[in-house]
Amino acid sequence: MPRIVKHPELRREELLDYAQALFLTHGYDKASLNDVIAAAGISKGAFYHYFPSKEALLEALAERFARQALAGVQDIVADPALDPLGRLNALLAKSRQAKIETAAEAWALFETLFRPENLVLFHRINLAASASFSPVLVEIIRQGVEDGTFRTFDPEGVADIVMQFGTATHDVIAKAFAGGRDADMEIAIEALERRVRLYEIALDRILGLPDGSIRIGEPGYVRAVMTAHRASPSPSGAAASRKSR
Amino acid sequence: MPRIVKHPELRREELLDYAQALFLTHGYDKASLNDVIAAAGISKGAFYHYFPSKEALLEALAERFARQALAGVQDIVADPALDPLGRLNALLAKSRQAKIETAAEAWALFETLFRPENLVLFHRINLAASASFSPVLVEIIRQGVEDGTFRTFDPEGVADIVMQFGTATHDVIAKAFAGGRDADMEIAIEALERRVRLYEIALDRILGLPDGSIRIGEPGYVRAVMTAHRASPSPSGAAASRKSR
DNA sequence: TCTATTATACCGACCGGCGGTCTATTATCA
DNA sequence: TGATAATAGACCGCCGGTCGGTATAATAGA
Repeated sequence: MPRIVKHPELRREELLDYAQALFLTHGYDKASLNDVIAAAGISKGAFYHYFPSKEALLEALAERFARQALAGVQDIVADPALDPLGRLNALLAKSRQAKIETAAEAWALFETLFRPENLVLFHRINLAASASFSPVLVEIIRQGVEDGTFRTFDPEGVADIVMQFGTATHDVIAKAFAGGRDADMEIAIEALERRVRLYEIALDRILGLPDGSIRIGEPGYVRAVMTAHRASPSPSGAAASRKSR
Repeated sequence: MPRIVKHPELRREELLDYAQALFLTHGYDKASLNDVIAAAGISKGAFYHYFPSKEALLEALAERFARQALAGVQDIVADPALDPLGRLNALLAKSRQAKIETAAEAWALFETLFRPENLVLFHRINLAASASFSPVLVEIIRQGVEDGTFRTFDPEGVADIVMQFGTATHDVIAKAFAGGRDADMEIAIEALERRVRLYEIALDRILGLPDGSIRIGEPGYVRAVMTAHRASPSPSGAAASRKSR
């Protein structure tokens, strides 16, 4: 095989890209290292030059995800014009907006991310994301408590709950699609909208705010996300399905 | 090797027992099937006579866990003397009590159950347990809503939150010990007690109850659980640590 | 009650493929 | 030109899983 030398950073990113694609389509366990290096067109030796193990590759991937996600909300975090409630709502809105905008693309991601074989991958990403976001949320809540907007004795705990709600929402969405034949779609949408409203009120009350202060989903948000999926061109199901193990 | 025939049900339970021990000590991934069958003293063929795959073994184990857990609260569920709030609190109390009683033993379990290599195992157990408990919780909450004790428009959602809080508490406990040197213990205990109080109030408010209605941890509960661990005889750390892979 | 037969529990050699190691070779650049 | 980073790929031990076969238990026929 001809030897191809690339800039190390490029090669590393490339490896992460191929790994991401394969992990998402086949799952972390089922996608073998050989698959990854075959896709990337490199040798075993080259791979182990960049990562000490398959596990480390997963870790790096999770970190990249988290880094990108955090970068996406940096403007909100830094915006001096926002008060704590505004900042919190802006953060929630941003993640909501991000979901809608990338809906078609994101569905492929979400749908695969919640398949059981992707548990490990998802958990790592979530862990890394939590580690990034938690301090941000804690700080916002703490400021809110200081200036009297929020009332709670445990900002860290509330931050945890916010993130729990976030992943729980994903979970509900995933379940909706997992079992979801077209007919169930309406039911799923309604269940999800109810759930989002519940989380809003729950957060309002946990933070000692009047009901309606926290906005997670604007009207129609859920439907927008859920139907964006169906609207996408749909690559006519007949995707290759090798791999049995 | 001599051929030993046992009653199938006994053999199956035995297999689950050995698998449980090995999965917990080494993790689902790291504990190999060969380890399990060696511990159980049977052949590959015998194993595959009982379970179609290693995965199925995990599934069966999770189901057994969930079944046992559900059986433990059956009396509360069936008690006609309890009103919805009482039943919910009794359920929470039961799980609390169970934790204290089995504290020494449970620590070994919890501590291992939250090690990262046990993610998969834990998630399966949690999934199975949720599937069992969710309907029970939903029914209690629905009754509470009917008789006016609780006020919420989404009993399923609230049930989910209750269970989320449950696993989140475990998570916090696990983290406390994971990083916890003896000195940090006090801090961990306080953090956990604060968290438990937060969850209580959160549930009160989500359910439209006066603060203080829901009781997750009675005073000293957290400390009791956390210190029971240290009090236990502690098998002098030098446990064998084969396995490197 | 003593077989013949069948169903079930069990055995263990074997397989492809896995993650990971190692030595050798080639490109890069001070 | 020599050192070092980057790449190649044969190789290793072990993994989960398969398969043809054997011993035991259960059942039926005489």
